[in-house]
Amino acid sequence: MLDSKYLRSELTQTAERLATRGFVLDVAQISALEEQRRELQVATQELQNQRNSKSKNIGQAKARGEDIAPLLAEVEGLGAELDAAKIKLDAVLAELDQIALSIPNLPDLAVPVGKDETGNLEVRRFGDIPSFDFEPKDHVALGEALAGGLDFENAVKIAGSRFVVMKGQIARLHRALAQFMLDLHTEQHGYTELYVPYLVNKDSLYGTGQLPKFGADLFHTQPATEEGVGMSLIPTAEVPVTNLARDRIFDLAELPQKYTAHTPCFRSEAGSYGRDTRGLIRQHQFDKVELVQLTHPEHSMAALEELTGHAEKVLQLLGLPYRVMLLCTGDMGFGSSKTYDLEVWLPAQNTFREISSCSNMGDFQARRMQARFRPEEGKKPELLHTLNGSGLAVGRTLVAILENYQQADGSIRIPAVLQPYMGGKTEIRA
RNA sequence: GGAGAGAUGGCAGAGUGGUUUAAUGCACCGGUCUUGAAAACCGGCGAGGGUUAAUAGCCCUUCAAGAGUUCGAAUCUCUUUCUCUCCGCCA
Repeated sequence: MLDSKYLRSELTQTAERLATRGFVLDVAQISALEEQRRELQVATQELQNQRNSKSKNIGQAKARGEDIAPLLAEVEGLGAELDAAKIKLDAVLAELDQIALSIPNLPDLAVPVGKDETGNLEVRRFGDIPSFDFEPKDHVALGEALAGGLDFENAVKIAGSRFVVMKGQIARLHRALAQFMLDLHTEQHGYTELYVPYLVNKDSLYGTGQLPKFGADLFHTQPATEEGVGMSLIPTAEVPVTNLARDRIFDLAELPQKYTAHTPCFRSEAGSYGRDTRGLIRQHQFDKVELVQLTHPEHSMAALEELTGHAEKVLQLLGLPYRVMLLCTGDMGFGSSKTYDLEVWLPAQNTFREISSCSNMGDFQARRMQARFRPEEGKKPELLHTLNGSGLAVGRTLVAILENYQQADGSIRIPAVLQPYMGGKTEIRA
């Protein structure tokens, strides 16, 4: 959510910046509503003021034992007038609120302007793309061959498409990856590990920006009506972890807060039918190790570089080739002001695929959540900045390991850093 | 799931329809005093919003949340959420 005062005073400029990400801001509608809002709010508050002072007079007159009948006559009709004013004001406020919640974040001025993913900028690359003296298989073929380690057929029977059953050494490798990532971030990068709810309430989803616009991307325990009191399965640990800061005021010394959590993520993948239907790339349920930082506003951009580096470190230690993309205005997520995507090399597809997305949300989520810090004892609290990134998506990392570390006979070498988590084994074979 | 109790400012804790503009204490901030500190004393001290050039004034909202009664609600009524105690069930 953008600052309403800023939105009001810099309406044209805001519309221009939002246009770079393909969002059309209805300037005329907002100005008209703002004008109504101002008039109605002033009028309503004036009526409230009258009611308060007159009621107080009645109380004092009564205490003195005076006749209050004339005073009561004075306030007659005031209540009805006030109710009417309130109803009008509430309607306008609700409309403005709905608009405000639907406006995406302003892109940072350093973000390249572009229409879609073709406008993204490659920032750097790491690692050499492996060459094979045989035709590399994709992870589905490799996983199914390894004693049915990746079992999509049974997943369909149990749940449906876009689910998987993992078995044996593949299941263990999947677990090893998550453990390795958590240990790295907690022991080397200074994050505190969290275990969080996988079902969250509506307030949390509004806080991080999934609602009101993206309810269709989530699984809900009740129909996704706005008034529904049901819970929703988390699409990312960003939701429960970032919402720890909701309605909180941190001391300056408490910042930055750095959290990591390994959770399953659930996405309905609405609108993606037909895309990535094969394999683990796009699932309804997948595991992710998430990184979240709550920072002072002045430090959030530096924190984004740092957090992205923490995610990169995972790929580096696993020896997986990747590139870092700076997303353009048109390809960024709803709440982000600046985003880096990490894309890992997948030999079977002969291309880079997204494996992590690291974003500085600025004060966008903090304003929705009222997540604040006190810059100085006795001073007013200010909004903090929130950041999050995948460190990494576990399923896609598994895909990358299988494909990049495959050998001619279909066996998989295990990267050295994972071997302690795999009982000392150096490779997986059927 | 059943029975009961409860939810007030950073914390503790008064307040059961109108001098409550939420008492008091602790914590915190400023000042006086002091070589300095402590103590004592004096003053200040929640959050959100509107108006405004204003971080000045003035005003509105806020005592878990929502709805209601009333000229007036922390206080009365209803609903919801959460917490605690006991019982049941359970990993």
